[in-house]
Formats: sequence, structure tokens, C-alpha cells
Amino acid sequence: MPESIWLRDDDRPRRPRLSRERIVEAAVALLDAEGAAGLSMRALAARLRAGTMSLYEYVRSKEDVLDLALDEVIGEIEEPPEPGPWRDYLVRQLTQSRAVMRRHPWVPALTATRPLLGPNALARSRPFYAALASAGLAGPALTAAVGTLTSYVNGFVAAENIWWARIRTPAADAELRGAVAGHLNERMADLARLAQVDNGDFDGQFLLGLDLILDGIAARLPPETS
Amino acid sequence: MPESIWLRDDDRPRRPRLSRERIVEAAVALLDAEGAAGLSMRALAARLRAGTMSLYEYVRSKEDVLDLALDEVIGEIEEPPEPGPWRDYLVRQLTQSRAVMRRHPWVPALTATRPLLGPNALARSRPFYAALASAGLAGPALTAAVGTLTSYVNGFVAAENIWWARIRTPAADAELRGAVAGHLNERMADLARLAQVDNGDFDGQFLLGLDLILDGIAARLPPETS
DNA sequence: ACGGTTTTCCGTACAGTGCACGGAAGACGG
DNA sequence: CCGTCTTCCGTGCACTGTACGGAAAACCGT
Repeated sequence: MPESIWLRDDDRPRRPRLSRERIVEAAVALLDAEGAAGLSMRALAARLRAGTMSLYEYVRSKEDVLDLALDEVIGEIEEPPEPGPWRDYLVRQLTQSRAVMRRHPWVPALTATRPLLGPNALARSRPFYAALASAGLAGPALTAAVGTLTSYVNGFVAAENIWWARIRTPAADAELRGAVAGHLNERMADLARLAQVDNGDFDGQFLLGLDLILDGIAARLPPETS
Repeated sequence: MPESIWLRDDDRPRRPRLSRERIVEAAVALLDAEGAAGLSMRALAARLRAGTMSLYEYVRSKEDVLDLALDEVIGEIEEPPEPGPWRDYLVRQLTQSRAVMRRHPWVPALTATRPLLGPNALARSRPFYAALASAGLAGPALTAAVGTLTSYVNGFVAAENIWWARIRTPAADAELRGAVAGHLNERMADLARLAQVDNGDFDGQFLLGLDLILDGIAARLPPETS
């Protein structure tokens, strides 16, 4: 009777220290903390207290890590149980997408680089198509509507994040804002006057643009029923 | 009378071999040929037959090169002499933006990273604001409309380029298309059925989405005159 | 014609990157 | 007790951006 269970340390009966899940979790944390430039395989391994090359047991390349991290945070968008009216549903869903991309500012630039084929990305786009299909869209109009909306959200948050990235302190904010304003006023004052509302009301701007697109979609719906 | 002009080789009275212009020109060519990953300061210098560190006489960092290259290709969008009706103008201008981003596929991912403050970018956005302003928009609605349109174009072409990047040969195209279709059908057949129009009609999709947004904008215009 | 200053060019060096290779250490099935 | 297989990872290579400092050339004032 060798080593009774009660005496044995059975915490790791056959447990690898690393795993894909642990790696992508650490990768997301690292990306959030240091940005895309801060993610190196060495830094990632260090954060997991592992040797660099150990990661390659679970992942073929750094690209894989990025793909996995991306799909991971896409999973943070929760799927709603009840569909409800299509327009409310889309606003809610896309607002949430934006929130995720703000929590993880490295996301928009990454999506511009790689196709989104991960399980979470697919799971999230399904009800999205379904909502617009139930509203009456089909065929090219349907895919165009979906494409327009996702392109808009990605593009908007990408632009937004550029500005957020360059300000951490209010002082830096004021200085940057001043420098840009000076730059603009100096070389095209009329444009600066037209676009004077480029103060930081990103929330309002986001919803405004979204409504614009949704109005365009609504106008294209078959003039049907309820 | 030393060295008459006619005998002197005055081709280079004080001509540095390098210049910012030559550097950004080479950078654009290199980016077009090799993609963003292929642009290294060493490769860039080699293409100019210069030492690597010579570049730093004209540019503070690689980031500078990217900013300059980006603004350079934005300059390829020609400014139209006659404004004309706002809607036609916007469609023409944005179609041209898309064409530029297709010629230089590295552009959309770059724009997602940095602010566009170069002279060409500013010069191009001015008539853009002006067109929508002349249509009757002002204040937040104006900036929202501009933001929506540019976000859409960026996002659309970014997504589009992802697919173009992965196919060079028709064989690769067919294989990729098959793999993706299989992947989709396997794990969510209904979605695949809804989105069956994801064949390569990017042109049509682009204009469809654009019309969507423009309809939304038109609906928001003050119900005024001619 | 000449000394000094400024501009251009760039070789070297350093810290950092992704990852190929091959070995070690341990868990497992026979 | 002996292979085999999985996990871990040290070393090494080719490559990156760029700090530093020196060489050479072009310019200017005398």
C-alpha cells in the first residue's frame, strides 16, 4: 500500500503546467497591459514562469497566439437570450462590441489583419445575420448590411482608440489637443471650424453614426407588417 | 575664369544622395512589394543603395517612415475640380479611396494604428466636410456623417484585403474558399446559408453598403430646397 | 588657397525579436 | 525494468530598430 491518497500530493496527477487556455489568458492580459508591441513570446513565457520555447508545444507561432487572443476577447460579447426587435438588438450588440474593443484597445488594429474564423467570432455573427434576416433582408442586401455595420464599428473604435492611446494623463490630453488644434488651425482654419465638435464625445458620435446606418437599412426593408 | 559652367558637371551643386522624398518613395514601393512585414530599415536602405543609418539623417524613426508613406499614398487620391452634387461627389471620392487602398493593401491596417494628420490627409478631408456641409449638415451630425463614411471605407477595405492577401493564384483561391466553406458548413450551416453571397463581389457589396449610409444621411438632411 | 564649421554618410555595436533544433526529465504502458 | 511519448526548455541563428561616434565631403569667411 504505497503512499495512501491522503498522504500523496495528488494535485497534479497528470497536469501539464501549461495549456492553451493559460497561454491565451496570459496573452490577453499582456496585450491589455503593454499593447501589441509589448507582446513577445519571451515576455509571454516569463509571465507564465515558463521557458520561451515551452509555448511552442501548444501553439505553432506567435500568429496563432494572436488569433486565439482575438477570438478569446470576442467571446466576451455576451449572446442575448431574447432576440427582441432587430434594431434594439443590433444597437445593444454593437455597443457591447465597442465596449470590448475599448477594454482591449489592441483589437481593432488586429482585426484589420486577419480573418475572423474562430468559434466565438462565428457564434457572435450568427444571431447578427439572423436578426437582419428576420427583419426582412436577404441575399446581397443582407451581407452588405452586416458588412457595413461591422466595418463601421471596427473603423470607429480603431480611430477612437488612437486618441485614447495617446493620452494617459489629463495634462497630456490637453497638450495633445492643443497641438492638434494648432496644427489644424494653422493649415486649414475652415476645416477646423467645420469640425469643431471633435471634442471627446465619442459615445454620442458612435450612436449617431450607428443610427445613420440603421436608418439606411430600415429604408431598404420590404414595407411589410408588424 | 575657373571651370566654365559648360565644362563643369553641375548636376549636383549641393545634392545629397538621399532625401525624404526618395525615402518615402522607396518605402511605398517596398511596402507594395513585400507588405508591412517586409519593410525594415535595412531593406529600405539597401533598395536605395545606402547605408542603413543614413536614413536616420532624414527621418527620426521607422514610425516616421510609416507616417510619411501613408500620407504619400493618400495623396494619390485626386481632388476633383468641380464639386457637383454631394452624393455623386462622395461616391466618386470614396470609390477612389478604396482603389488606392487596394493598390496599397498595407494602408487600412496602418490607418488603424496612427492619426492621419499629414498634409495630404488634411487636404483630402477638407472638401469632404465641405460637401456634406453644403448638403445641409452641421455640428455633431456632420462629424458623425464623415466619421461613419471613413470608418466604413477603412473597415470594408481592410476586410477585403485580408482575403485578397491570402490568394495569389486561382488554385490557392479555390482551396481557401473551400476550406472556409467547409469550416463554416461544418460548424454552423444555417449561417453559411444566410451568407451565401460571400463570393467575391466586393465591388457590388461596397457600393451597396455605401448607398445604405448615404440613404441614412439623406434622410437626416433638412428638407430644404434644390 | 586655406582653416573651420556643417552636413551627409555609414560601420559598429547592443539589446531585443521569432523560432528551429535537439536534448533532458518525467509519466506512462508493457 | 525498459522503451515510448509527452512536456519542458537552453542554445543558437538570422534578423530587427537605433544610439553612438567617426570619416568624408561641401560650404563659408578670410
